[in-house]
Amino acid sequence: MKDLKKYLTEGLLQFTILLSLVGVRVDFDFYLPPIREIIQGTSSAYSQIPFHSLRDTWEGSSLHPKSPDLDSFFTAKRLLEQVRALGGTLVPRTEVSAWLVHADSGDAEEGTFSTDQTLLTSASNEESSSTTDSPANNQEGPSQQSSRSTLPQCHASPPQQQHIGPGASQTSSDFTKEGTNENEPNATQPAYRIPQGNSVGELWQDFFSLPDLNSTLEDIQPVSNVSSPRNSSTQNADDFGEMLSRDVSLQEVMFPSNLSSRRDENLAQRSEPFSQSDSSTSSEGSLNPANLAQFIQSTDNSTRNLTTHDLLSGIDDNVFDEINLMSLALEEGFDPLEVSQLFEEPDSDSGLSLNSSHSPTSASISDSSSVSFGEDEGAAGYSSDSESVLYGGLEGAVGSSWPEVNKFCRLDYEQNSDYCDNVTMHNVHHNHTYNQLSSQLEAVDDYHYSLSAKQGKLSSQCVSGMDKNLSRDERRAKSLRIPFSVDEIVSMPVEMFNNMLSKHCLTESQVTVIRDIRRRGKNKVAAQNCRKRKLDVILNLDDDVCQLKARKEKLLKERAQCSKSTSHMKQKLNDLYRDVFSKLRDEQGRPVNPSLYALHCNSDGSIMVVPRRLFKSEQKQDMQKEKKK
DNA sequence: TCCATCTGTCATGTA
DNA sequence: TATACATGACAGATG
Repeated sequence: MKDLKKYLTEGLLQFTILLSLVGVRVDFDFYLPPIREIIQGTSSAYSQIPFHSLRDTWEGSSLHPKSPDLDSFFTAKRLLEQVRALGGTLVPRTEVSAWLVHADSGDAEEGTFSTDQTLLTSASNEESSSTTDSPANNQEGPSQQSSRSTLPQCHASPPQQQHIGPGASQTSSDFTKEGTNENEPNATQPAYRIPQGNSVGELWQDFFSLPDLNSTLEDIQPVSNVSSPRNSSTQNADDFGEMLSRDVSLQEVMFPSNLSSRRDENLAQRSEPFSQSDSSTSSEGSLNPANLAQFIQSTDNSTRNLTTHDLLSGIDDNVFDEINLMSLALEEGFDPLEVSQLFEEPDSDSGLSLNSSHSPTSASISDSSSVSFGEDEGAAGYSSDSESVLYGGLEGAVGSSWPEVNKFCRLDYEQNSDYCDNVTMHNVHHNHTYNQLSSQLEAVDDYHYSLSAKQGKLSSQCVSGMDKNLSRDERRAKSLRIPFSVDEIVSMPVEMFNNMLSKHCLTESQVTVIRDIRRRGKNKVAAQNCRKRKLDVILNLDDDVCQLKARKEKLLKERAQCSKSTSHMKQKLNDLYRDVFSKLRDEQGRPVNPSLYALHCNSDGSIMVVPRRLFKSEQKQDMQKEKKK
């Protein structure tokens, strides 16, 4: 059974892509029921809707999604190839888009847009949840084989129109009736094959009462946010229901601004064929082979009612762009904002070009700034659309805006959270609240608003002084519309700086100016630091001089004190010497002449009176000995 | 007007 | 080799 669903989902997906590539529209609503059940797991095993009981009362319920009758379904599916042969087969593209929306929702949790994976995952979920399912599980063997044998034919065999049988409008009748139900907003809903015995409102109520539906809605929400600004989780059910019931196209999802108008167009486009089919169909609309063939026939007939112009009008060039974008999303991840920006500014080559045109939104806000401040585009001239994304549509103060820059800046900031804060602050500063509408200011996040207030001083300076207060580099940056502030350019790490230069399609002059700004800014800071260090050195040397002078004064005082003490000691020694000789007497009792004799202190402390003559000779010998040494 | 100082910038060297 | 940094020298601005 798993393989069967795998073939089913893969086949349908590939077939959808193929048909889209050739510009053929396919009404997948006719094939959505099993797919949706696979995606959302609303099989009888998953859903709490009394599916089994309804099978007996609902026409067409004979074909359970797990029924071996699916073999016939695949046989009929092969007939889908004929749609391609019909060429003009067209059903509202919104149906296909709605299916893609569901696929996205199922995969939103994984953050990828691999529709194949989504379908397969959902199929596996259903597989796991269908262990207690109907007896169809016991019969999956034959149908599985048949599906395997049938699907390759779907891809390989050419369309055979003769397989299309009459009475194809039966299921379309169901479709139309359900689509026109007042409890059901539009025609996407009928793909669920709501039994006639129950009102649509009750069924939807039961559907939303499913406990597992909550998780599904959680997964869907990111997608719904794209198409609707509402974010409240309490509205998940409403959003989901609206998503299912609303006529949502892929392009509408990508371009919410066009949603209402495009939806109206699609509704008007679809109402015509369905109303026609309604008059000629019965209430029986099950997925048995005959009815499926009738489906195709009905689809073919209904779409043939449209003129070629009508058909091709919906399959404009954007279809291929959408397909490319879808494939891009499947491969590299998907950012609706980026895609929308790519579409909003198809003529913006770099986003930084002097002659680059801007989106109407940006232009309008730029106009507002120009009205307020004349020619000045903003204080610093570095504002980019990064603010418009980060702050919910608030445009920068600068008159020019660069969505491309915005796109890349946002990625950069996401990659580097630390620097992001810094840059964000700069961006808030250069966002210049004076250039924002009051209503926009009210919508600003408190955090960013506080940061903006912190930059108020600089902003006010920019407001008052405008270009006169700008430095040369700032003026250069502004003149070349460089979407970065001088501070950002200078303080940005070299790695991020190089990434910035590489990610943006900057002109050579812009790169040159940016590098000059960075070099001069670095050197300016270096010069400031150098002078500061030099001044510190000078101040330190002054301190050293003062300290050395003080020490010199102190040493002079100490030397004077020592000299004074030495003189005092000499004086006392002379007095003592004279006193000693005055009391000395020779052998005859006569006073000793101090000029002929001298006092000599021995090493043992004894004192001897030695004739000066001998004393001098001993002193000479000692002097000679010391000299010899 | 001259002069001292500040500041930015360039050129060059170093790590 | 590229980059950051340090520093001398120069020029313009300023008080």
